[in-house]
Amino acid sequence: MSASQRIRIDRYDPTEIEPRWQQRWDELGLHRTDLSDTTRPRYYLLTMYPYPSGDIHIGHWYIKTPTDAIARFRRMHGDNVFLPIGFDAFGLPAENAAIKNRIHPAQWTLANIRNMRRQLRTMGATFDWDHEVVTSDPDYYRWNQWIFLRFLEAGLAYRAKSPVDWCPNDGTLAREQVEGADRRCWRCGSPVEKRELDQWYLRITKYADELLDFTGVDWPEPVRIMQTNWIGRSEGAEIEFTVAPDVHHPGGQPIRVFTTRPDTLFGATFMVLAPEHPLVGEITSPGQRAAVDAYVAQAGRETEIERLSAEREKTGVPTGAHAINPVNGARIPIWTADYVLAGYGTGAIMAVPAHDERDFAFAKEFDLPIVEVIRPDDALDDGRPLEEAYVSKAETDVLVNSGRYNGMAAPAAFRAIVEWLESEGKARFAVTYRIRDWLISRQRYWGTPIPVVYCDRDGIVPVPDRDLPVLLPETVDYAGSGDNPLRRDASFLDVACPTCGGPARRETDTMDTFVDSSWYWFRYLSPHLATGPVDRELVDRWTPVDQYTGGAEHAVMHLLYSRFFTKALRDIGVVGEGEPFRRLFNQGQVLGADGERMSKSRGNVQDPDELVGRYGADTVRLFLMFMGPWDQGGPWNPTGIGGVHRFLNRVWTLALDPHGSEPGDPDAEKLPAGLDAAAAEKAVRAAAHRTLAVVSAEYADFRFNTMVAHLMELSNALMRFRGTEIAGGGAWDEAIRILLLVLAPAAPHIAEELWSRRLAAAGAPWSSIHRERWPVVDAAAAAAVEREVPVQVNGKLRDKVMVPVDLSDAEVEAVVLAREKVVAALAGRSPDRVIHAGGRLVNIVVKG
RNA sequence: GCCGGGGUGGCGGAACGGCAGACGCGGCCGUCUUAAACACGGCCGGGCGCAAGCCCGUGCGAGUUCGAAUCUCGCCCCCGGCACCA
Repeated sequence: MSASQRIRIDRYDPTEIEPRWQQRWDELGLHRTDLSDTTRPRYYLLTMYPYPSGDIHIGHWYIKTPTDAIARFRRMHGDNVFLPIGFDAFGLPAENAAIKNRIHPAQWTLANIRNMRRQLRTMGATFDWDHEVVTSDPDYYRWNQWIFLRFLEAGLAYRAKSPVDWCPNDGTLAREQVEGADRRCWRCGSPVEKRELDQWYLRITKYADELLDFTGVDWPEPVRIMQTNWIGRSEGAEIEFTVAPDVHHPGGQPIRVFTTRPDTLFGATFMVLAPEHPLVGEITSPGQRAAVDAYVAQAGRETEIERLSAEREKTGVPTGAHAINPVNGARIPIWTADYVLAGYGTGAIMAVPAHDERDFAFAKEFDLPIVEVIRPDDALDDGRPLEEAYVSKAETDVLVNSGRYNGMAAPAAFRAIVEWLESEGKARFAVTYRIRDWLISRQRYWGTPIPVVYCDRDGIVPVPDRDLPVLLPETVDYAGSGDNPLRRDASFLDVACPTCGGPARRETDTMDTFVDSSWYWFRYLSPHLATGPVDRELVDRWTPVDQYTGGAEHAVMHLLYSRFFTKALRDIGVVGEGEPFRRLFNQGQVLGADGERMSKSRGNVQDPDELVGRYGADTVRLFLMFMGPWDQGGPWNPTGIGGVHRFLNRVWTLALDPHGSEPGDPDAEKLPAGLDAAAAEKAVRAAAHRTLAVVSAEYADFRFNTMVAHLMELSNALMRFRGTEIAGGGAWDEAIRILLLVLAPAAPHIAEELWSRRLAAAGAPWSSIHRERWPVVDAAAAAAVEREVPVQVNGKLRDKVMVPVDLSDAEVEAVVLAREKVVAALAGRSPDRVIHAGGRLVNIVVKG
């Protein structure tokens, strides 16, 4: 009989259900957001837009399907949810494909986008496609150009020459994209070189201090720490040494150094200039000239790889010149060495080997004097030389060998010394940052053209707004090389100067694609607006973004640039607020089965289409949520997916066939031991409402793995009552209703299908489950009548007792102490103390 | 080296001061089936024991606590980021 019952209901067939509902939702406009609706609370839910590499892989699903679950969950709470999607469509892979396959980057990109749109739809996600943004579209990138011009006017964009990391293979700047200890290009893996080039920069350093302030944003601590370290604010002083006169020259040139430890000034026993420092050539003595020139030349020529092969061994040469230490007039030698960086601080340091590890190593290497000037207050001078640098920030440290500052606490000496030198005009308090301005120039075709022209008469001339966008030429000739084809394209290059009308040529550099992603969420609100980059009214109503989700690999660059852009756009009046994303959640990354990052070249990419074809989108969505905590990620292992599929099958069975019993279940049609029908119904309601309570909290906290586990528990509990006299009754029906409603955000298709069948069976008109309100917990139903009390003796579990929930601690204690096992464990001793842990547990403490 | 995250059954993981191992995978046993698959039921951290039960157990070592996977200190290992930033 059971076999015939089992075939009576339809099988769960996701391949039939899922496309049908996806189409229905489209018609219904479930995904469309009325941005002008102010009657409901807004919820701007942003997920990082994908790069159109061609295929959606399981990693995209891992990021995007839980985000869709959040959207559906918020909608069921009455929020007006905006969940847009778009494509980060500029970038190098399109050009590499173009060179390799002789296809236009735009064609390659658009074909990929078409394919990815189709694949994204199979997720059953409620993206608002009407607001799609494609950054390679002139309607988008013209506003990159417009923003650039405003930044130029505001002094936030400028051009400067500087040494930059250059990838000889890609023929492009590799600056932020240099990876690993041996400094290789992240795209092609070849070692990068340094080149001196004219480049466009955005003045992010102007916002360094504001970017350190995270008040008002709810971001993960690790991301805030990473950004803080990246900005790298150091407080200290700039101090002026002077070149000492000697037989070769009169001296007197100032050498400014930055130090975070002016209190160690008396311990400065030499100075070091970066090889690129302008004074190196000037002060070098004739005797050292050859050695210094050779060293400087070598430092400039050597690639980072060669420099690192020397592995931390300090190198350098003396210039032969000396400097005067302003605090004590000491004559100290000036060296040049590559461990001092030209781009940080002033490109010169005072070396205090006793209290800096690098200076210590250098002094040891070249046998330079080491003078101890800081000591813990309780340490005595044992006269022995230091074995390593004493680097301490202890408040109690005191100065020694420092003239009239001897015995002063280090923090006080810090201030006193700088104030003294300041009065002499030789120092000032100063702050230095690790962060550099953002270099946005890229020597590539497939990006936003930087809208300036170069005129022999007028110099650098911004393209007037009326001439925007500066379009990329439609034909592109790579001539089989990695060079920027714009440099050879006369139709693009030659232009009349907007100021004088004379011959001029266009800038051929295009913008870093991080520019595109630094404001795209504003554009989502009005993707087709022709009069400006953003609709200010919508921006004010809908931003900051309520929730941003994306991978942790963007913790610094994308997220920092986006914060910078938002602040800069605020300052030029385009938007109203200074933070882009109120809440941020970083998912982990799904790796290949081999534990490596998924990539086509490694051949470890999991294609979701195949899994969707076999199990359906709901199973894949649910499995990705079930795998583990969302912020954790991990190697892809599909072994457990069958378990999730079985769970959905069970939900199907429970909803459609409550009365059937399974073959092989010896207890079928019998209520579990000790329960009558009323107690069984009570237990079912309790299970449903408790599940509802915990699952609601888990959705809100993005704890999807335990959310799925709790739904499985509910289905297992219901399974025990299937085929019994209460199956299909009122309590059962309520439990199924709750199960379907809370399952709906995560597995939207099956929930919708079962919901519609319930409505049909009840003769009710159809309406979507995704427009239902989230169910309300019935606290009375969820409440238990009995609870289990674990009993410990001296912290070891000895017994468990069922007691009525309303028993007082004293009453529980009486019950517990009478238990046979407890008596045995006490062995005649009387309790010393009895601890009631908030009603959760009893611990009896005895001595002896 | 510095910063961040993490080490729990055969596996993914749960618990994050109070019953370690929820939920799932996998394995074993069973029911159904001519059979297999599906489905359903039971068991599965280790040791001792016929059993009741006892002992051990959350990378290692100490500490705090009535009680520690959880807090503190020291150490080891893995992953990610930064990498001579004065």
